[in-house]
Amino acid sequence: MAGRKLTFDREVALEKAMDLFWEKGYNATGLTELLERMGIQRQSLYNAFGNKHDLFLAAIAHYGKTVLHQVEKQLTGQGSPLNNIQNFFYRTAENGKTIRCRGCLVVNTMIELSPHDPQVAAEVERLSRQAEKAFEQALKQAIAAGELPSDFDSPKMSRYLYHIALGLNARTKGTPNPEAIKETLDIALAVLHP
Amino acid sequence: MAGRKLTFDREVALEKAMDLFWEKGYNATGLTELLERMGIQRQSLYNAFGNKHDLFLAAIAHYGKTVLHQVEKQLTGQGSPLNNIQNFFYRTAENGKTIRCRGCLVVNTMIELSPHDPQVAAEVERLSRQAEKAFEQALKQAIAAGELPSDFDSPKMSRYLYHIALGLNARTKGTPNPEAIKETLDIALAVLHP
DNA sequence: ATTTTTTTTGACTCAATGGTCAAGTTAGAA
DNA sequence: TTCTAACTTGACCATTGAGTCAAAAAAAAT
Repeated sequence: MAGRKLTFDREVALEKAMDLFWEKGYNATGLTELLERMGIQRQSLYNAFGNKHDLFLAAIAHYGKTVLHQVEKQLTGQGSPLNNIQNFFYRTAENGKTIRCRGCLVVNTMIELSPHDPQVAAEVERLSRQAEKAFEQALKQAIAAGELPSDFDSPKMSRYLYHIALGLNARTKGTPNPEAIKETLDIALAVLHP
Repeated sequence: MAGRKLTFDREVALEKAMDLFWEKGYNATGLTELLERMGIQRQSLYNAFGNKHDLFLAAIAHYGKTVLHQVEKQLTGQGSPLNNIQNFFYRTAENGKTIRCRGCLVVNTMIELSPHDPQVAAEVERLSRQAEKAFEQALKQAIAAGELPSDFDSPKMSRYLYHIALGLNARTKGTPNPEAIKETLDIALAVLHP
């Protein structure tokens, strides 16, 4: 019951790690680069986070608590639920303009690690459900607001929207062409105007 | 000018390399593992393919000439064009049942390397266009066959189908749940019954 | 102020990485 | 048959990978 306090902010360091993993993926990110970016010493990392793999697990969990949580708020916040959903998609498409678009950490990880890493796969699964739920919540709000018919199948449709979001994030990493993507979204989101 | 002939079949070796990259991605695949799988010696690889990066470039090009070409034939071959398109999607969804689903090498690469590797990005872009074109071809055939109205916008719709395919491949790697995916495809492909 | 617990620091380990070298072998051409 | 360009072999190299160790430093708690 004593001891020194951490000189660095654990959350801040974790966020930096998340950013780097987000940019480069798990395998392409080296310890040295990670330490540099996090601004901490080697042993500090191992004390605070275990090892690289555990750190990654913490990083994607952090992604859920911050980035995905922000998306949830965006989707289920003030204003027209339907507009919120559409804005989310069109705004994400705009992100493609950014140099070095990072896409979505969950999607990136799903593809890089899920098939070979059960632990990561489980967390990715959790986060995916979280995203789906956010869509479902928004759809339910839209029904409640009378923007969608009361027999609108929101669970099924939330999985559909999630599917569209996956494709969107892949596309913004590959060939970020906001114009073409917008056209596609127009088609994909037509289901929201039944 | 004389010299010995290659004792191994270059195409076969390349195919093996492609398979491994497809399963594990670029960064997670080591030279040693690659050589083992290809059944050739280290220097032979460097003679025949240059280096790891060049080999990868060759591997994804090979993917275009074999796997994607097969898909093209599937899409634009005998039978109802519309059925061909739908079958492609539903069959891909079924692949999720396979243990260790590899998804699509182009999608995997797009996400792992495109943002940081212009050479790879260019090839991925080429292959993506190739896939889009295949969809467009099939849609045109469907129009010609009277299965779609003559004012159906096939270029735009081919990009949309490509988008759906991206999401599909991501999903089969993450949470391969063919049932849920089929439901999503029902929604996504409703545009083919205008 | 002393003890105790923790963090920090930087040197260190060791396996694996991609890539190279030079000697040995093979086969097409003269 | 000889020459020689090309392929094969296995040893080799430098670098980097993740992860460890032990000593030094710092701050709570007694």
